Amino acid sequence: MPHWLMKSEPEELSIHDLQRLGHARWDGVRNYQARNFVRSMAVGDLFFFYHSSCPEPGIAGVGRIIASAYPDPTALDPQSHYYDAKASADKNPWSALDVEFVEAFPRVIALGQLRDLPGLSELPLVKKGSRLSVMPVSASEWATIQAV
DNA sequence: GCCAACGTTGGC
DNA sequence: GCCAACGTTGGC
Repeated sequence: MPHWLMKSEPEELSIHDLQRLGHARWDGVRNYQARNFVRSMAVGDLFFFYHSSCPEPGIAGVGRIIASAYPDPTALDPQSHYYDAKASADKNPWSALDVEFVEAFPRVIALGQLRDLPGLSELPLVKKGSRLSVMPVSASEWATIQAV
């Protein structure tokens, strides 16, 4: 079963928000490479929940996919921060999916810590200049991070 | 707030 | 198709 990592700004949706809600729609992905990964996710896949653009960037917990990709409604909503004027109901290039809470780590695994772990050098997250917000995590990378 | 790195846009 | 300008991401 594939594993993933997805970034979220905790001010928008944190692992603790997801814990409180139980489940949530993961939307607003506006990058084609990230979207393609979203589209290849399947129900049951696990992902690391990464907190970005915050005081303590890092992996904050784990979530699970509970509904595979469907057209992202925020692209069609003029009120949404993620509104895309070029999208229509017929032609919506963006995808969302539904996720559920699995686990919140007792402490965030900081980005600096991740950089120091051997075996993660191929993970886009730790590569200089990478801004990819959704990425695959290999079985060995997953195990390495889970062992922290 | 700064700024490096990247993706997207649009003129040509 | 090239590439400069611009906007965004995201750590620091």
